[in-house]
Amino acid sequence: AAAKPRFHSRSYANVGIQEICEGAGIQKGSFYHFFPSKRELVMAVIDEFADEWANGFVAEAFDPALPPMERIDFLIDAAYFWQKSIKQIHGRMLGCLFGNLTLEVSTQDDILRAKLLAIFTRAKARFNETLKQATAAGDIPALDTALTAEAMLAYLEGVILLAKAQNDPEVIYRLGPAIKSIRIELKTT
Amino acid sequence: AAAKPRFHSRSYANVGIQEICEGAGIQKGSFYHFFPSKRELVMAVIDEFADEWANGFVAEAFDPALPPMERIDFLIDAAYFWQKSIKQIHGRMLGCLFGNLTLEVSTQDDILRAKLLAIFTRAKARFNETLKQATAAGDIPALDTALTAEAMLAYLEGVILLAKAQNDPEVIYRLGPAIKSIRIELKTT
DNA sequence: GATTTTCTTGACCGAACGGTCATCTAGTAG
DNA sequence: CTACTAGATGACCGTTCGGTCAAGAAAATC
Repeated sequence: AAAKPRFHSRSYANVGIQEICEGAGIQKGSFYHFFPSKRELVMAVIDEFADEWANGFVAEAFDPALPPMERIDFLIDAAYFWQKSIKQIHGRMLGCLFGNLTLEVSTQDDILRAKLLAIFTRAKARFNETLKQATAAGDIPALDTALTAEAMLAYLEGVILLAKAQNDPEVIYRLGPAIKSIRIELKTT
Repeated sequence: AAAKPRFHSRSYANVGIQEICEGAGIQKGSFYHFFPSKRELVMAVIDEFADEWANGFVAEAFDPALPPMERIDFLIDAAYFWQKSIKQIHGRMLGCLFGNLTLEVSTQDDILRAKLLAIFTRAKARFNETLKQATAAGDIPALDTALTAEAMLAYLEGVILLAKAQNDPEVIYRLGPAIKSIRIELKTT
């Protein structure tokens, strides 16, 4: 719990075990009784974050009761309001923990990279499911749902990146809705 | 020159002055004769990188002789081949230095954040210029060129992020071309 | 040739890094 | 009451961090 906001608001390398232990009111020796390494800690943080997310507003956004494409609107909205509230509290836009960590560590640690990739793969699957239902219902013309899902995820991460560069969640508000314009056509063989 | 590939392939925090000096065959004292701080070094690296980029294949891609929308195809292609060649040499996809640094440092250093934001702003301007010409020529229906340009840049960064997560430049090849499907309509007031 | 400025050197600073370990405490099981 | 174990402690490991500095070497200026 002490590590989570620190990794989210700064970076993997910039947060030390010492500081986390101080934040938790714990001795370093105690920490290493439960976690074999810093890497295991950040993995646990990733898991916690992913669960929180999945059971939080992501679960709300991907509500099967909603029309498929509205779920995507809902998700963008949720991302926007979330980042906005973080900024109000923290003074800064922190962006996406998974995206942050991916760009920082994925050239240096394949195990962490695999962990983060798994998160993205799950997210992609949710987009894909939604797109499949949208095409099945005839809400949108047929397209390559798997690729479009991945493209939408990429766009979301990119929008959050640009918003972080400007320290301004309004970027998400402005650019986010265009996620629905992204289309990758079915490959005609 | 010694710092550039290191910051690109790892991260700001993970590369030390010591190591850079060793790579350059230089004493640390000499380094600090020319650079007042690590931050100034990375700023210089950012500038160098940006110049290289702007005068390299970005200049080629945004060739005014090409039809506007083809320039965007060209840029995606260039990004793909560049990352692919980096992977062949280095064994890893390194992604975009600016994106990497943005997510790592922009919550911790507003000066660096401003520097990186300026790079993105320039890139956005090139997209915008291209879109303006495309709409003027009637190649694509009218749209909000400024916002769409920003969205396209976001998408490009997002695609590179996902490609890095998979350590696979083919992601850029698969998802990249969809950049042209992104549209943000003009606000009807 | 002398002086001044630019650059280089290598030792050094305190602080922080990730991680270890012997020792002690507290709880639990028999 | 004893034995075992899970947990907590705080000192400690070697290494690296960004950055400093007095002294010397090399270039450029006069």
